[in-house]
Amino acid sequence: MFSKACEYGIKAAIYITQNSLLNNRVSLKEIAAEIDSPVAFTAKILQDLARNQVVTSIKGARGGFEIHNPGELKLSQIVKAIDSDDVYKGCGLGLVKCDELNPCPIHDKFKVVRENLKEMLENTSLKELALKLDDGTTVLKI
Amino acid sequence: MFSKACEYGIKAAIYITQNSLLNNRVSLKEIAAEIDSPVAFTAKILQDLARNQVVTSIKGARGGFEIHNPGELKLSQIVKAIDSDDVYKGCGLGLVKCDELNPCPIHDKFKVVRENLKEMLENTSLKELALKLDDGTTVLKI
DNA sequence: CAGAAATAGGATATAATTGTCCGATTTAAC
DNA sequence: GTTAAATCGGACAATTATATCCTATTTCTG
Ligand code: FES
Ligand code: FES
Repeated sequence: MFSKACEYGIKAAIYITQNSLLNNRVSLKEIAAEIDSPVAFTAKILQDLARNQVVTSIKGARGGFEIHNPGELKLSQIVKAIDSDDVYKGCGLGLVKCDELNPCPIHDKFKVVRENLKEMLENTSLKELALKLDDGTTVLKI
Repeated sequence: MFSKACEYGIKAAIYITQNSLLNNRVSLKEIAAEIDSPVAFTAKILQDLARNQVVTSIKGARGGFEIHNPGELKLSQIVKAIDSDDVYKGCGLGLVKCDELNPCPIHDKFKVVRENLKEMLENTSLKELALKLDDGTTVLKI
């Protein structure tokens, strides 16, 4: 469904959010350890998310990553930044564009699923996901 | 969502079905032309689908591909054969297994979308998709 | 100011996916 | 039987995704 980069990006963002809600800035190393991802690859993804204003990066000693508006940040913004919005907007059979006027054979049925995914991604905030981590009701790794 | 291989596989299967319903065996070259896919790559995918009893291949002159039970064949069987069933069964954040007892933060919401996709794939037959092609209401390429 | 800790970013390496090529084999048609 | 048309299958090539390494830069701390 999502690329590895996107999976890491979402998990990282949730972990950063969990800590930012406590005014706790976190480092790349800590993030990678907590979400069980390759450190340098995660660095690239976080740079990408920083360029897209999803996370804020602070350089230098005691630097790290923060997220300032986790209540407003939706999963869709992360997916779009990393994977493009094709997964929740594109044609399921890879036609260049999902076009109502020239639909592919699965269009009608696929559209429902895709809209469902789109709604979910657009209505799920980082904050609510981070709160479930606090609960201990969910996990970011094994 | 699906891999290129899977997209080609689905389109090929629909096109073969459309022709098999008319007792019309189709060749690799014709299939690739009709779904706008690379010929040799499509060959590999059809071999795979033949090994998985989705399509029947006939070798030799006047050979080609057929599908014998398009009413019973569901999209899920094609997706599973080519991409594995991870896309409609696996964890959205890439945890090794989607485990109700140790769910990831998006589990509750993602599960709904994924089940929706699963139902769709399991309840959509090649035959019904091929009939929409006959209609002219849908297309397999541009 | 010097040193340490941290991100940024370019270059490179590896793996997976996508795509191509070609000879072997099968089968129909003449 | 010979030939032509077709799939099969192995090897290869190109591209993209994933992952690593190293140096530069920034900034806190002492
Ligand atoms: S055209 Fe394929 S999903 Fe809309
Ligand atoms: S554990 Fe991630 S979707 Fe179920």
